[in-house]
Amino acid sequence: MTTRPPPRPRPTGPPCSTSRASTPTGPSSASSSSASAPAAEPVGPAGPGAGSVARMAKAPILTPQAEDFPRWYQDAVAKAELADNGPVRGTMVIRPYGWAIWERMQAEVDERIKATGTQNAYFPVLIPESYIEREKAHVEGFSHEFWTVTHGGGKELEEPVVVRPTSETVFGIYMAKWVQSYRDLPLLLNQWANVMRWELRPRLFLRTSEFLWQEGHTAHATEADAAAFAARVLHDVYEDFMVDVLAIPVLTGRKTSRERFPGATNTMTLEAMMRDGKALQMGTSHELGRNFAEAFDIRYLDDNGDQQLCWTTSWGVSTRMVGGLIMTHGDDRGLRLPPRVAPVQVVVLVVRDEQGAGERARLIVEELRAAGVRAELDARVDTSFGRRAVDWELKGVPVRLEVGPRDLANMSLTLVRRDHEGKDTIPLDGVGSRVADLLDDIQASLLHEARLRRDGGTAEVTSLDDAVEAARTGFARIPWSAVGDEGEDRLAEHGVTVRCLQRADGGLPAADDEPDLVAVVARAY
RNA sequence: CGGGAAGUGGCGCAGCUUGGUUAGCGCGCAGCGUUCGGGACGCUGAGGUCGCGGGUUCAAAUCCCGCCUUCCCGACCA
Repeated sequence: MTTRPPPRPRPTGPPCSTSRASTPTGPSSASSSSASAPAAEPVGPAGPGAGSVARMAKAPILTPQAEDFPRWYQDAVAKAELADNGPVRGTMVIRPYGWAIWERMQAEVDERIKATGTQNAYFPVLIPESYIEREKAHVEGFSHEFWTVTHGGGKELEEPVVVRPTSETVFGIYMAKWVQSYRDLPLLLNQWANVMRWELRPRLFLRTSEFLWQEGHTAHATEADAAAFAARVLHDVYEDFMVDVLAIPVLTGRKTSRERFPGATNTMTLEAMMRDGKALQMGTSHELGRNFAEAFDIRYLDDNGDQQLCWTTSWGVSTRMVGGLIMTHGDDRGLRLPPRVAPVQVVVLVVRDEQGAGERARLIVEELRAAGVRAELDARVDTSFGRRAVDWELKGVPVRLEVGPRDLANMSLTLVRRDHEGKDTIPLDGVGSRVADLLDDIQASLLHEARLRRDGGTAEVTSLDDAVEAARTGFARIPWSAVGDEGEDRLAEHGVTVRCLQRADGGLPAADDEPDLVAVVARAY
């Protein structure tokens, strides 16, 4: 984490990348491997057991996090087969395993959204430019990120259309049409969609030009109702999902005015700490005041027969969460997925198909599935054991059960959990319930570990200098009164931003100018 | 968008400075055999419009121009 290990000669790829002047084969690689073997990252005095010694002798599968975190991230995404870059800059191909994770996320988030009474709908990807221009702050904030379509059917369009960067404007138009009376409120809508924003520096999942998300749009009769709903989504949908399912501890708070969504009167955020100490905004929920209601004439007749403007909100979480999941839990051996999002919770690996191990493994998979566990069989016995073990570790599958002749002779199984070192031997009987309990345990322990790391990486400070210093490796909490607008400028000079404002107890402020607020500052993705 | 680096079989690279018959290597992949409880080994084999488009030349992976893409650093963002 403290980045800046002495620049090692060439810790990775000794097998081939070392050669430059000499022959690229035998001799040089032999000498270089003997030279770099002792230098191989001291994976930790903690790394016990015989297995890790054997592992260290080989080139690491992924670039170690401590050596180059961004590189590690890319390696992890590639080796776990989550995604590839698309052919157009900033676009992303999500591979089946990555998509399976996203599907799990969608299912969990969607369920929580519906629990608020919100209904799903779908709005078009193309938006007339004139719509977007109706809300002044909104255009100003977004115009530099537009992808604009100027031609259709080979002819220039009379009015260019924008590929949606977000859909407040189209929702606004139709909300105005659908809302007539206070009896129509609140109007609670959501859509799952793709959006496009011009990006200067794309990174898979974290920042791509096209990304997938859910965007909720609601209209309310009163400001209080809108504010309450936006906060409800923040906590009951997003925070609950992130903590409970993703095992990612998040800080919730209010954005400063400069970090606010274009067109919003209040932006609330969920911020998580990645393993390199940087912050990632995992989701947002906005109060839009009457800004969009005015721009799109979203009005209703109240119970006195008077015309009133609505109060609207919008909120979203995106595929970026996949990146957050990787960077929160992943280690040098790959992903570590919390069981509740893991597409595969348990892999049952046939070591060798002898003594009926293959058949036994099939039965275990069936038993697990019957117990409600997402279990997968790995019977590729023509691939070496180590190879397969490494594959599943890269993919972050929480539990691996190994079934081989040796286990069957003892009527037992070998169990390996991904969240920490070591193997256990468990009896063959009662695998289903035992594993189900274990998954809960792993879920809890990943959350616990992430919490400890976040709390340990957060410093309480009182000066901007100390905040900048602390932000080199983690978060800093500093009285908002010690920062202010000029303070934000100073922090920005060091690549540090105010991630959110909180009350001293971590609660959500009702306004920016509440006394005694605390600013959480950090470097961010 | 500014600064830096780089695009050569799926991946990682060499070759380019001093253009010249069949463009190499490691990993991966396929077949066979030996193996098998932590990325196995041997043999055989498949796979390349050298990012794209122009130009120079008898001849271009190699030289020149333009574009695209990726990575790192900054400013913008979920």
